Amino acid sequence: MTRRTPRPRERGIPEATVARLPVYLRALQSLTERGTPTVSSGELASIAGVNSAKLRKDLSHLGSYGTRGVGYDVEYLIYQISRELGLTQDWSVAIVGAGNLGRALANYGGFGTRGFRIAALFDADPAVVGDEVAGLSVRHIDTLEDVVSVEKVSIGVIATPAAAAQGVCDRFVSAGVTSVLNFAPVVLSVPDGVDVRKVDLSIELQILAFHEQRKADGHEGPGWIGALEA
Amino acid sequence: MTRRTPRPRERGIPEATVARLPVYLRALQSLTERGTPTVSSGELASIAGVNSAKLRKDLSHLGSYGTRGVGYDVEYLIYQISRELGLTQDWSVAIVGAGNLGRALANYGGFGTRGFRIAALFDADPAVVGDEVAGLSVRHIDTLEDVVSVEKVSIGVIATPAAAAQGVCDRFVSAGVTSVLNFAPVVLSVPDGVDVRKVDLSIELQILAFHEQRKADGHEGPGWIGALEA
DNA sequence: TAGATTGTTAATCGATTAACAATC
DNA sequence: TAGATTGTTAATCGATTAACAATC
Repeated sequence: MTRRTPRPRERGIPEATVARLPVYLRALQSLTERGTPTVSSGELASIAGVNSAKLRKDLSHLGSYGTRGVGYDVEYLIYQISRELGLTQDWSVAIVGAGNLGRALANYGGFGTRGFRIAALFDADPAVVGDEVAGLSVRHIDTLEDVVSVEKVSIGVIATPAAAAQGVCDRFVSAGVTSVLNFAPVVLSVPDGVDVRKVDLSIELQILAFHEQRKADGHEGPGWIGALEA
Repeated sequence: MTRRTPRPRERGIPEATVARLPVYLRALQSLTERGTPTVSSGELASIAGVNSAKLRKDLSHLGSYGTRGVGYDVEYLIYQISRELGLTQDWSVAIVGAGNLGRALANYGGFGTRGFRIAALFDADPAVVGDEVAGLSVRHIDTLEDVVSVEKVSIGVIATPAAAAQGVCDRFVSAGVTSVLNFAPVVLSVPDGVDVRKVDLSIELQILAFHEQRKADGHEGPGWIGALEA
């Protein structure tokens, strides 16, 4: 016998939708700045750079927050998306690596109107420890565990050279951090239950190079997929 | 009567595959450093952090470069993937914005064993123009068009504040650049035929926050769907 | 009421994966 | 030959999109 429970109101938003919610949020914030009180799915989709059917489908996963014939109330939708993303609370972020990249990240002030607080910036180099960056004093990496615990850090950002990244990640994880954002060019291995996201300059460039090459090739075959046989 | 041509050897590699090729390439390069001559799909997949069926499927889009019962020749596969990605030629890259981020990018030396050359670094601030960064002298943004043309820049990187990004993008595009990597938190609008990729710290943090919140919630519903890409 | 726009359905498309025949 | 591993098939799953009934 297969179980056939009646499906408990399908929670769980598709990953692809989660990844777009921040984009919608940013678009909505720009509308607030312009003082726009209400927006249709078509307008919002166009600002966010997506198809309007997709936008409506995405929002429908959160609930029914629009008004037929009218559109969406900008402030209200900002609130609902923020809540869904968990931005109505503050998350403590720690950055390891106080090189140019770490400093750039620490100085990246406006995290889409808050939700995040840079609690600490670490480095292994004694010559850098103590530097003032974005109002923080760079701490020595040896204090990572203490700081994570005291500051209740829940997101760790790795901005170190590749060779150091896995070690830093392990320390984050054993200190209890369960979300990691990795800028180092390595695949991190982490236990189940820890989320890792990766940002990699060289991968992005290589993907662009692939398409650039295709453009130069003179488009043999279904080069730009879709262009033809439409 | 429907046409029934025999299908001309299906060119066109799926986007999802293209995005993973750089990851395989990096894994293979680490194997070369260790002097490993041959690798199976299972081993390579594990290093790259993907499923081995997916890896074999991805590679099958490039051709048939493995040996049954043996595996893949590391050097040969590096060459084939590099060729497919267009890394057997050199691409000129220009970066706009010589703040911490721009400097971090310019200093990011090893682009997965080359394929890219940082041809120029621009800034609008006269106080910064002339600074030496990664062996380059920072140029004034007004010279962008000239430099793009002389240096044959094909990839433009935007590391400016949000407000400046669209303007810089427009200048890149009208100077003939058809691939843009954008680090500014805005949706760029570009004509057809121009590829834009976007890297956005605050979006990455927001996605992590969403999952972090779910963990804290006590896992109602299908909480952490497959942790991440793995 | 007439016009506009949402929320949802259903079709389609693309991506993932297990399984296995081919073959080294 | 026996063992190993690829390349491919086919099933499944998830994401996109057009279309439209519901409804403001």
